[in-house]
Amino acid sequence: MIATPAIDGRSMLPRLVGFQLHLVTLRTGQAARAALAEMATTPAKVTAMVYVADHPGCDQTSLGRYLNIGRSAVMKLLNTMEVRGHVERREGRDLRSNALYLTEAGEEFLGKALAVLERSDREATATLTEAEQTQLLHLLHKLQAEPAPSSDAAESGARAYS
Amino acid sequence: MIATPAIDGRSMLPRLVGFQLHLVTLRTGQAARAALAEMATTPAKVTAMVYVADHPGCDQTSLGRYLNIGRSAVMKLLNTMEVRGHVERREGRDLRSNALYLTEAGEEFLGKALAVLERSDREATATLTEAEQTQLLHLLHKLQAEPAPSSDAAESGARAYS
DNA sequence: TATTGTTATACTCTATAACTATA
DNA sequence: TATAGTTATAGAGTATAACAATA
Repeated sequence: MIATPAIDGRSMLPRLVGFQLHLVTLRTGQAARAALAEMATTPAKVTAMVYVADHPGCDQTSLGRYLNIGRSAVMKLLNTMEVRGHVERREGRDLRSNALYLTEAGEEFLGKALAVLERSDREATATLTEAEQTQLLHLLHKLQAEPAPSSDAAESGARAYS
Repeated sequence: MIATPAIDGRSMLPRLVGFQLHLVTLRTGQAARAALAEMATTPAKVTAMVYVADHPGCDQTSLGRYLNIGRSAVMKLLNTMEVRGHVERREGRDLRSNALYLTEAGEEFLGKALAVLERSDREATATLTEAEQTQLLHLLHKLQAEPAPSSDAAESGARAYS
């Protein structure tokens, strides 16, 4: 345990990992959003496509859980992407659930989007050395390694940082 | 330069710092938002209060720039916080600009909010050792160290990640 | 002319609640 | 009863475009 300074606001703030993540993401997110705007897409849509690509045949509920949004919010997202021909809803394991797949056009689109993000990312991380970037990625991956012990986070009034 | 794998989507994704930041913030942000909900506030409001606390007498435009939102969006935010008695608009350096200050109640409220965030943060970073947390904070601070070379990001269609 | 704050309006995203059909 | 998807509605947050006052 590190001796934490008095909680008078200012002094303890720089120690809050979540808050610093918030601040950094405010910048990188803005840059990424601007970069993706030329493709008429958003980070959320790209995130969804990546998840579907990594989990072919997944259902909408699990996608929503991944994106931290409810089932109904998934609908609009998927409807848009389906109209664009980027994702397909096929028959799922049940007669009630859908199985999600990226179309060929979706795969191609995702590739381009990631290339755009890669350029944006290079600028955003320009202040870090190659080693530091690797280090940061390692820590971020490790931070994601927890399965969250309990409760139903999704659809219980949860929204992402803003 | 590290040899980057083919851009086929899946394989290069884990290398994108911005994307991993996005994913991590999706989780920590949700936790923080849930924790702050009991105080009827949001990460954005806390961020604003922290900025005002750190920059007493700042104007609304600079606050908006910090939060990555336009002037009009700052209005609603400040109006709410002013009604709650957490922030004050006093006479600024100009007759047109306002000088923002945290009230005493605002200071107290911010202290409580940060205490709540600190608890939430401890859970979110439980998978990291103390040393790793310090390391991560260092990297995040360094990532913020760039002043952004050009252009007017704010009020040009910018929104934070979602 | 440019800037600061302001207001009104529209759009995007999401939650909530209800409904259908499966299980 | 519980779950997956769906739909309609409402709310939060933000952008856009205007305007007034000041620089």
